[in-house]
Amino acid sequence: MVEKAAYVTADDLCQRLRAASLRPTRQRLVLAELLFARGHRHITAEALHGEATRAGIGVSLATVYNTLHQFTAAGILRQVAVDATRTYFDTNVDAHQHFYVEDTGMLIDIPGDSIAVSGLPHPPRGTRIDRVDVVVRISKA
Amino acid sequence: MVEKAAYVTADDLCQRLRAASLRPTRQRLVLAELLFARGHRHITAEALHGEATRAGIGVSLATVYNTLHQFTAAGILRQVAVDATRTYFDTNVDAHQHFYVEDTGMLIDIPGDSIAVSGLPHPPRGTRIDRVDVVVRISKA
DNA sequence: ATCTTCTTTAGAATTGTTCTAAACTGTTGA
DNA sequence: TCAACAGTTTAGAACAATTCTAAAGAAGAT
Repeated sequence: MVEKAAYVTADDLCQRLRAASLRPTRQRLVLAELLFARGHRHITAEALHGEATRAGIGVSLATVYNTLHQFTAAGILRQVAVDATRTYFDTNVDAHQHFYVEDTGMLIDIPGDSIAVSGLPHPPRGTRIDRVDVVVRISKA
Repeated sequence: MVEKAAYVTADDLCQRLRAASLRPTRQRLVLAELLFARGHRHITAEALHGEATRAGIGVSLATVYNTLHQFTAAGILRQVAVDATRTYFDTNVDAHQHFYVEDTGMLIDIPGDSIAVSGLPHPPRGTRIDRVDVVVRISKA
């Protein structure tokens, strides 16, 4: 496995990990590969664990959670809150928004440059805006 | 308890329940009172259960959950997803958005008429937009 | 090699929420 | 008024997702 990583090489991944002062361990590399090697994705911890396991790679669920959080802290992953029951991690950390298909629980990207939010009031005194999240909830017509 | 319900009388609440074909039971009236008698609020199931209990009124946690969901289905309450760890219920069901204070977990309303989202792409074929949620994440400056 | 520090992991623990089945209450109609 | 049914409540078990624990296992520096 791990060949055909079109845009992201194993070296790239190592670099990214080191940049975040995370040792490039077997587990982290495997997970990074699954996450970043082939375009952007929205995935849950359980699902990623499933993929790794199915790929015949032993990674514990705890490690998947650890890794996802470390990647998030490092800014190479982002958490998306749309539904109380599951937490999605998004490999696209650029400004963009989402459609959320309520029937299936699927997320679809909305490019950041197509959407604009205007008329935001000032945030309360002593706070600053970290991010503006837009979730467009859709369902079968 | 239950006096001083400035804007919402017990009768009002009964009406609202009946309108949703929910029997006006003691428990539902108590919870409705806590939720609606004094302006809008954002609250979690656990917190509401705590309030009821502290007020000396016996309501089980299961009933609180049941009631919150029934009220949501009836359209007199709305669920807000901002954080994977807790589910907030909002007594304001009109179009509006939220600031989410990440440090404290508190929600602050943004009036619906101040904010506007433009540039939304068409939703995928066969789906329709249910709602557009905007969450402005803020934290201590 | 050795040591130190960082990682991983199995499994237990926690948290928030839902389910279950039995007891209870509101409503309706005789 | 009261029986009878359908709708409600509840304690506690069950669940799902996530976090914690502490012990064993790798990485990196010397």
